[in-house]
Amino acid sequence: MHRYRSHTCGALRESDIDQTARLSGWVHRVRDHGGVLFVDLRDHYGITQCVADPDSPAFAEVEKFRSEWVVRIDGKVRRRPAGTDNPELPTGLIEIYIKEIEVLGPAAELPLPVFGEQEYPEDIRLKYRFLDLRREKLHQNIMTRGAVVDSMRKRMKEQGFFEFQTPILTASSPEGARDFLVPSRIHPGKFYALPQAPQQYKQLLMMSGFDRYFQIAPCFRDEDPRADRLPGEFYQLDVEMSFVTQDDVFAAMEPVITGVFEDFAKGKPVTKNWPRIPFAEAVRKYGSDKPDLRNKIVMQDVSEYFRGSGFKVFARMLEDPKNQVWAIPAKTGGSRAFCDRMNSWAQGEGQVGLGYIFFAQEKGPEAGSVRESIMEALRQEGHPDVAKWMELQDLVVGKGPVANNLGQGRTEVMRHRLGLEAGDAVFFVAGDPEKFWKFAGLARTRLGEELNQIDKDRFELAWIVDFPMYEYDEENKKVDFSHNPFSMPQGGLDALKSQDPLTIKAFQYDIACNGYEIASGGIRNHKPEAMVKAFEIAGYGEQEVVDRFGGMYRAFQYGAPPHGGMAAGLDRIVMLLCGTNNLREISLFPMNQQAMDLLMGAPSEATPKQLKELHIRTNLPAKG
RNA sequence: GCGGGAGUAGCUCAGUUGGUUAGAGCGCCGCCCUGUCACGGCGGAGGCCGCGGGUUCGAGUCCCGUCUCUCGCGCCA
Repeated sequence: MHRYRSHTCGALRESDIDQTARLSGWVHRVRDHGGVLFVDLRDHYGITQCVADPDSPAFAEVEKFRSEWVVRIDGKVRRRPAGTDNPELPTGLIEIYIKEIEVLGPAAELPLPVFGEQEYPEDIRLKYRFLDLRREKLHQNIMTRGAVVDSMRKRMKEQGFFEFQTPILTASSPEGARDFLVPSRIHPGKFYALPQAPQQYKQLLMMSGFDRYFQIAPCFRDEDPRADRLPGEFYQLDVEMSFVTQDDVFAAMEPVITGVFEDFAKGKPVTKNWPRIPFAEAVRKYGSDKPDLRNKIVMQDVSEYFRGSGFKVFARMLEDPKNQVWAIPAKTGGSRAFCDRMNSWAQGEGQVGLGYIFFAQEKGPEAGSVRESIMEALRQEGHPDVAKWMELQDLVVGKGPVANNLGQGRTEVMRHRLGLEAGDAVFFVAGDPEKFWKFAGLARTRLGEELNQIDKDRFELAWIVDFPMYEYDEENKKVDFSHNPFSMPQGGLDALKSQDPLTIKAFQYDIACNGYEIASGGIRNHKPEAMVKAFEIAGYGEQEVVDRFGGMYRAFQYGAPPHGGMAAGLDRIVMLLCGTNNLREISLFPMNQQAMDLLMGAPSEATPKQLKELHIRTNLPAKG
């Protein structure tokens, strides 16, 4: 017999009855009935019920068992008595009659019970992460994470990609996020940086002739976290390929990502033919560059109905040609109470408010007063349905201050265009779209949630394409890269030379899934003169490019293949597949929001000897 | 750096207009219980009400400050 176990806690079945078995595991739960005593023994593989009664030689010792002790149990496998099967457990038809036990590792009183589904404070969970990880949900999520990585590797290799390892200690890259720095002992005053991503290395691999690269790559960024952004470090499925166009990258990656999602979607539908939505369209329809396409609400520009209208606030705004009014249709949102609640929400978000119209049915005679104005507006529009509408006894009437000032005619034409009916509402966001689209997107999401317009049981994937190459940096009053500075501008060098930089699009794309950006990539700019020009527009001279990206710049001089790729956020994908919205639920040992590892005690102070070797003296901020 | 929320027993939470001895469930300890699987019953221990000031005859409760956790903004090419 093996020192610790003959079977795991999930292995025994009816066919093992009458055999002697030895199990080791954690005491999950004890049910002491005085004369008979049940111990649920748990390990990674499952749970097995073990029983002792006063005839068992180990009875007295088993009575001392407490939660989470690690014990070895010897005994005979037997059929459970009729009527006491547990169909919830794979081992639920059998139990072990305990003959002998050994305590392998007793446990102190638990700060965080393993049994049960209760929620616990984040800091305790992180400090006692090893207990938290024993709990079923988290344990399962971590296993799913590993399986997702396996699925990615398998699918990438099937597509002819090869996995490479790139350095962790590298050079600081000047653009983008804040780097983690590692002081050099050998070179006083100099620092390595941890890679924010293997971006330059993977491009160098293409210039080294390797053709199809991938890596499950650790990435490090010293930025403040969010629920969907881990502090410090995270993982990407990093991909790069040579001699490809954007379509080739899409064709290679779509089946990989769709396949991975399908493997773990538990039957939920996954988008098969991904839509390709230009950035500008995503902004206009969804108010987001990572739209949640499960949300059926699509926004529309309704400026024409407000221009020169009696609703003076918007009409005056529209005198400036850059301003617009967007409508967010809200099916079933047609009550004053709901609209007022949305309006307060908007004010809570720092907006002046959220204009709205809600639609109600008016009976024939009462509707008479507004009928004529509606008919007149419909005639002017040349609306084909006008004759039919005129026969209607009842009318759908817009309610609320916006409708009152806009007039029922304009309101009715707009309602028809938006496909809304009595009981629905429409909300308005007005101003410069550049400034309001993010808020409009928030409102769309909020409305979708409040009105149950989001089908939670599916994964909606899409490419977001044609990102702008540059954007205007208000803070520094200059043109800057909006995404990856290494992306190829659409139109190449010619576009850089001739076009207004802010109108140039890049071969730069994201993958959006259910409102999250899960991947980002681009076709790279492999031509040194175009790279120099691209940086020049953003205000960096050639010498600066050479200084900052020396290795890449050099490589471009010696035969650079056209290439491109992408990087998918492993953590976020696993998060979506595990049905959670917090990355700490799918990471083994995450840091808290202050970027501290409460289990290991990182970061910690260095000893004076360590600092001396690194030629470093700390200069701490004064307290208070 | 800035805002929102939270902080009461080991854990999850309740705690009335400011009022006497701060409660419940789970967990822990003890006793009882031979078929439970969220076992059950009886009893018990366990509280700097985050911390520090203030108002008040009296503060878990009101005010100010501060710390911690969390969500968001900034940030994240």
